Amino acid sequence: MSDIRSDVAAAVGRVLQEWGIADSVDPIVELSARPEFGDFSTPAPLRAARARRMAPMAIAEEMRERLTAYELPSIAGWTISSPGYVNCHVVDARWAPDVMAAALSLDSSVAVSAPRRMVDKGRTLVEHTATNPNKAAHIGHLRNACIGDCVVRMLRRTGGEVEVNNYIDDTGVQVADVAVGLRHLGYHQEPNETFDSFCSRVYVQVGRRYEQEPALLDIRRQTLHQIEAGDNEVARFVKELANRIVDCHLTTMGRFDIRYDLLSWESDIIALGFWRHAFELLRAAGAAVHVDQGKHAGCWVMPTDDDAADDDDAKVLVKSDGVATYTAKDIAYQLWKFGLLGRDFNYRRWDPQDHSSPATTTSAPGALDATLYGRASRVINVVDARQAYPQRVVRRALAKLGHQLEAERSIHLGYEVVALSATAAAVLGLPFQDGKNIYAFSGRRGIEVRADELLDRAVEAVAIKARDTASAVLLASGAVRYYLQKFTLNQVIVFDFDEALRTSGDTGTYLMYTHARAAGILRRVPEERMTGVPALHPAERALLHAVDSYRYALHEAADGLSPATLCTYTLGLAAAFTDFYEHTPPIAKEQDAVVRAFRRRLVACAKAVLADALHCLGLSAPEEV
RNA sequence: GCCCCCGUAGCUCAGCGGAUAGAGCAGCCGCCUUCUAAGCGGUUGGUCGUAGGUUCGAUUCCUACCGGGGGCGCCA
Repeated sequence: MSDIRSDVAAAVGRVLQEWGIADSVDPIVELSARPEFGDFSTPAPLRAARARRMAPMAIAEEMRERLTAYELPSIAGWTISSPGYVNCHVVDARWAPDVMAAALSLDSSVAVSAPRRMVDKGRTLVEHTATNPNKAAHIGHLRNACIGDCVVRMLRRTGGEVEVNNYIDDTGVQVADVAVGLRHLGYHQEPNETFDSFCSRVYVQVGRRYEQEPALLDIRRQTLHQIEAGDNEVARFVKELANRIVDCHLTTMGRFDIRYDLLSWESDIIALGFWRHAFELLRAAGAAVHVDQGKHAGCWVMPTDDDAADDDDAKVLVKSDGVATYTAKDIAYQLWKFGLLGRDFNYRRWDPQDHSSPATTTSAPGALDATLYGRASRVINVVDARQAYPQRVVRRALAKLGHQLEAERSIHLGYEVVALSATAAAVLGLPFQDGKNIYAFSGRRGIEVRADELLDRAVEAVAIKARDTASAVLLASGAVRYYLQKFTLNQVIVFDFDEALRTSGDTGTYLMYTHARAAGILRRVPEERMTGVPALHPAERALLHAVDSYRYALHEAADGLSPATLCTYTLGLAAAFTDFYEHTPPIAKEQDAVVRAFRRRLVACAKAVLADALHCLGLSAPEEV
């Protein structure tokens, strides 16, 4: 398909070629910053200033003359503007039909492609969520899952092969704590309490009991040992507990349309000897060494890269009691992800009755083909920024084992935490602290906003105007997702109920409403077979540009693993559509058949692209609200 | 002490070397017998933390400092 923006870039490249500076200057073509400048602009003359030792405006003028001489059929004219841009105006009758045809041919089964964008070959494995299976998921876990899921959707939409893992740490102290509470302290689930929020409550109470009755810590220790040993009543109890909580988590995330290909269990990593095997590899490579003295005496550690004699900064892999650390198991798991461990899990369907349920690892022989999982060429771990150090250790372990390429392709997609605003803290009953405007959540102390609870409140917030309950749930889920995805990853989200539940402005609700509005127009105005392009209203031109930009925006967001980038684009698209809607007369009333058909088609384009973008964001695209 | 992130309008945030720094919220003034007002128009509001440096050009890159958050476990 012809693509005017690419044609312009090629023409600019040709000029640079003629000047002999094509190697040093990119033929970048971007949307003009303002409509007055034109449709597309290139800053190439600015970049060429050094190489050609000329004033940018003089270069721009020379480039304009050459470009004009090429007589591109789709370009109506070239201008220059300070400080050194060359701009073009497109021939609407050629450009608009191209843009619209591309938008209307969007097909969910065909990847969205963009010029000069290469998609990763091979499988990308994304790990996200990884909520401890001992309590209800809270808003911090939800941010993780939303980021991960959106990245997965964007990678898939741009043609990537992606496997989604959710890591279940079912052998750690957190599960043990709840097991201690349930088995020894006689807590009971309230009639209207879900199992996971019951466990959240127990977790908090057990934490308090530890402080009052240190003897309980012995019970925890015994519990942990029995979990580690496996094949005993305690281990089975914990496994069942974790299973039930995982079901709750899958249900919670399912409400946000977040799903997984594989649940990978830490207990299976232990049971199947993944760590033992990884440990052998690390020792053979000198990446795990035994320490005889100093603060790490009796441990196996991974030395730092600088060979200091007393290496106190080394990372402990095996504690002096012989138990592997979390990071150690993570190394084994990372090796498995790349297919470098030489071992496989066994796999079966999580819910054998439900074919759409994710697969799960199992230590017992499973029914699913092992080659379907792992064996990735790139691994993205969605883990909050506080864990940057252990993530670096995992990457370094791969490098030390000689897997330099895989180390480079081990990506820690870090993001900052969700914290509480002063007003949200007050709502949760935290005491006010003078001069403090950010308060930390604490699941341990019960200071948290549960994901389900937030969604319930969001449903209430939209219910007044929503058509029915089902519609309200879709809107609420999308609203919450958008709120958690619109912040850039390295921005702490200072959570605020009013801000999260707002339904106007820069919100998911507005985006979904805009889609429904476009759908409403299409229902009212019959489709016509006319293809003329009338003189464009500025709002129509702006909307066409927004529609045309989708493929670039999606690829930029996918390449940058940045949900926020796609959020910003989508808001701009919705705003452009609304602007068009508000500033052009109703289509149904339009007398001119060409104008009527054109505008209806433009609405269809905007709706198609909006739906596509919403899908990548994990928001629904409702026909009506 | 070392490392990472943040500091842009009253508030919450976009802006990954270029044109007059943009949104949303809050405030003020308007617009629902016209395709969905969860919307729109207008308006108020900025020495882009501070000081240097690199560059034709810096909110953007570098250095130092100031302020805020986080990390540097034989926790996970």
